[in-house]
Amino acid sequence: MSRSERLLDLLQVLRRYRQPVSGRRLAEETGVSLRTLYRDIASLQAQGAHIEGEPGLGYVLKPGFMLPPMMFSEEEVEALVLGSRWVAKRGDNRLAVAAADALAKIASVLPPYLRESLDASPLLVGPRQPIPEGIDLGMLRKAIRGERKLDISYIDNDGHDSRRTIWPFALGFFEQVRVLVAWCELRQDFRHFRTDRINGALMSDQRYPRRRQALLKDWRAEQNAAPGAERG
Amino acid sequence: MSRSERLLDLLQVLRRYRQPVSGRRLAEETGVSLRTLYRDIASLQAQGAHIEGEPGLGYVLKPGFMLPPMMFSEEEVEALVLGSRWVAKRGDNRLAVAAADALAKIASVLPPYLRESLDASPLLVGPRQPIPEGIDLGMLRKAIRGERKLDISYIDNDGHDSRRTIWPFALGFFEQVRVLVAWCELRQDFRHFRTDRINGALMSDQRYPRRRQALLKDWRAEQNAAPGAERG
DNA sequence: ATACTGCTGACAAAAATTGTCAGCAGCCCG
DNA sequence: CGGGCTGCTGACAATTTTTGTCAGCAGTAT
Repeated sequence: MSRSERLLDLLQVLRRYRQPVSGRRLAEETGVSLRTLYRDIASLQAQGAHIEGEPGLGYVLKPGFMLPPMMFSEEEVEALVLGSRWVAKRGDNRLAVAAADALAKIASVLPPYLRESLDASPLLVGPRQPIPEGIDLGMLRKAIRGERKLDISYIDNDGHDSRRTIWPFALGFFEQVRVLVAWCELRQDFRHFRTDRINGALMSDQRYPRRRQALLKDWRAEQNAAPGAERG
Repeated sequence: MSRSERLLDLLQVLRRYRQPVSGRRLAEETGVSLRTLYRDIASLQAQGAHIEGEPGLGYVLKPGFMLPPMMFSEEEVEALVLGSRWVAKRGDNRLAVAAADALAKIASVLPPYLRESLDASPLLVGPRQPIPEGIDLGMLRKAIRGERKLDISYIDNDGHDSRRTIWPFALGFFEQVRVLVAWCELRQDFRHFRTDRINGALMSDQRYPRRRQALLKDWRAEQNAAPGAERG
């Protein structure tokens, strides 16, 4: 196995563990001596991987992802850039910043002629009215990732305020509004919550009992079976 | 210079040339023997680069782009995927396919936990009504890239058909309609053409006299100065 | 204090990369 | 047709890089 292959392999191994792993173990898994492993880690760090090592604990790959070298066609790059621009303009603050960052990273390595071609595909987003948000979407995404229960106060269509505990598992982007998709403990059913109507939210330490994936699957099945309107 | 650095360097050199380059020349530019260059080319090809070599001519890097290894944060990956999904649903056929392909490439190298997290951020595009297109957008993009004049027949707001020669330099994406931005020889001014109203188009071999970039800059300046409505 | 851990330097063995030389095949032009 | 380009592959020795072993220093947890 060549050196570069082994480095990618090491990344994969690091990703598998979510907790700190000792260098010794990593060395065994990649089939290499401990000394060489230290050198490999240094190589990856030099290439930009966010690997942290602490004495007495081990190595952790900070959340994120390193893309291996990949080939994209001209149109695929265009699609990526166009999409990122849309997110940069239409996403909530955090995601918009992330999209802009990703865009900058990609643009910095594009050859001039391709960069030109991208400047010629502007995303003309119509009205640039800021979309009001009742709540920080970053926090909602965090709750989704961690599969945490959420206590929210929500204003429904009729203007009534209600408090409920929900199991959030998806965040949707319609044209103008963003919708949090969750299981509602109050109604014992799936509900969609417009994020601009969520007044406040508190993330619980408690993990909800079902897997996010399973919830998503059920919700999708229900969507396809009986596409109904948004209910309170 | 390490081997991997040299390979990236070789890609850059190949990109600079738009015409076939001989291996000998590439070897000189990367400071390596001809034999090693052949080996380097083989390495790049093995990594997925679309490099073609023809006896008697030289090497050409097929249009497209190879991304070097890059680190993205979790939210940056989310932004990329969300954007690609939007393009996959809202773009015209060709671009939609390209977005789906790019998405598949990225997904194939994502670690499982990140892939899950992405499944939890579905893009819920509202009405999935197919947007009617009068003309193949791929062809329009090709004309833009090549800075070619375009003869089109266009139906304006009042339903009147007109033929004109335009210099297309940008393609815009509003919410529901796509707009070709071009210099109109008939009006001697910038005009926007809804793509669903373009009945037919013929790409000319003739290159238009101004640079696309310059047109874009002027158009933007005009946009900012006097944001007016679409005119025929 | 002990046993973990990360991290760095030195040096010889092992492995990969590289250059040189050689030869074969396809394309273009006179 | 031949000659001059080009891409491409094999073999082999020289060179460079990578690797393993040994050693030592520093930080953390128990």
